[in-house]
Amino acid sequence: MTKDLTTSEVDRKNVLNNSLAISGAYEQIGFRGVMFENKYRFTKQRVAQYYEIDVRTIERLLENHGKELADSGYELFTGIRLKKLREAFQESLKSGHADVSDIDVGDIPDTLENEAFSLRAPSIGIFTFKAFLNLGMLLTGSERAQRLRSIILDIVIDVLNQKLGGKTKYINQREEEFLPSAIREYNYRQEFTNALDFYIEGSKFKYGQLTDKIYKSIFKENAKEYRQILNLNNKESVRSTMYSEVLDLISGYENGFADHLKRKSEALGRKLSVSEAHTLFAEFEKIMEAFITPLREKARSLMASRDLAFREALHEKLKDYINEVSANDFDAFLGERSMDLEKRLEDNKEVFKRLKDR
DNA sequence: ATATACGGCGGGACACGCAG
DNA sequence: CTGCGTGTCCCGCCGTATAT
Repeated sequence: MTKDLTTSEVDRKNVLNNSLAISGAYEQIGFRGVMFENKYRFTKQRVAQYYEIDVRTIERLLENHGKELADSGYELFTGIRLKKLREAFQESLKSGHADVSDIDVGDIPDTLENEAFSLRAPSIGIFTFKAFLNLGMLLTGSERAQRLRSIILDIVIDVLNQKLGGKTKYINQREEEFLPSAIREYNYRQEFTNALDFYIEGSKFKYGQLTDKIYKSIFKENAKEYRQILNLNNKESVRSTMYSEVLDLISGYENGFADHLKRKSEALGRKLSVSEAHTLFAEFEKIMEAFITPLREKARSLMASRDLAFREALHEKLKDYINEVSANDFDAFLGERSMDLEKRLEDNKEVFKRLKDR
C-alpha cells in the first residue's frame, strides 16, 4: 500500500504527526530555519526558493489548505510578535547560523540579507519546519518537493523499524495505559465468565459466542475475523493486541452484561438458556446504546486509524472510522513515553508485588 | 472543451522614517 | 506628537499553460 501524500490528508497527517520522523527529517534535509518560540521558522520567500516555485503558488495553496497548514504551524506574524521575530532573524544572521541547503544541487538560495526581510513589512507569512514539509506534500509540480517526499517516507519507515524492529504486533502494549487497562479487563473478564457459568445453562460454546457478540458490537468483527486482519495465529491472544480504549470498553460490556444476566436470572429464579442469553444481549445492547455510542465511536476510530498507520492492517468494516493518528499517539506508542511491556513491568515490579500480596 | 495549476497585477493595509 | 510619503506584504482577480 503506497502512501499518496499529495492527495490524502490522513496520510499527510500520519507523517506530520510523527514527531520523531519530523526531527529526523530536519537533521537529514539540512534546510535550516531560525529558532523562534521553540520552533524553526522559515519565511514564505525562502520556502518558495527551496521548492523553486513562485511565492504566489504558495499563497494559492494557503487559500485551499489554509486550515491544514495552520495546524502544521503556518502563521501570519504581525505587530509586536513580528518585531520579535525580526530580531531573532537578525540575530541568527549575525551568527551566520541559518543557511545552506545541502543534499542536492548547489543552488543555495541567495544571501539572507534580502531574505532576512524588510523592516517595513506589516505582516509576514512564516512556516515552521512541519508546515514547510506539509507544503511540500501538497506541491505537485516542484521536483524538489517530489524528492523531499520520498526522503520523508524513507525516514518514516526507518523510524518505525528502528523503534519497533519491524514488530508491530504488540505496539498497543507500549503505551502507558495498556497495563492498567489490561489488568482491569482481566478482572471484569472473570466476573463475566463467572456470570456465564452461574446464570446460563451449560454449553461449552457460550463463552466464545457471547464474547464474539461483544467484539461485534464494539468493532464489528468477531474474533476470527480480527485474527485474520492482524495475522494472529491460534496461540496468540486476541486481547493482548488490543488498545487500552478498546479493552476499557470490553470491560464495560463484560461488567454490564454480567450484571444484566444476574438480575434477569434472579428475577426468573432459574438459569437461562443460551438462546435466551443471546436475546438478552440484544436487549442489553439496546438499553446501553445511547450511553455507549460516543465511547464506541472513539474506540472504533482509534483502532482503525492506529492499526492502519502502525500495523498496516485495514479493518474493512471500520473503513469509515479511519482518521489520522494524533501527534500524541505517535508519542505514546513510539516516542519517549512509550516502552516495551517487559520494561514497564520491570519498572512497576514493586507495585505489582504489593497488589499480589494483598 | 473543461479543469487545474501557476504567475502577474494592483488595491488595501500597515510599519517605518522624516519633516513640520 | 502628528501627518505624510514610501515600501512591502497579503490577497483577490484574471489571463495563460497544461493535462484530461
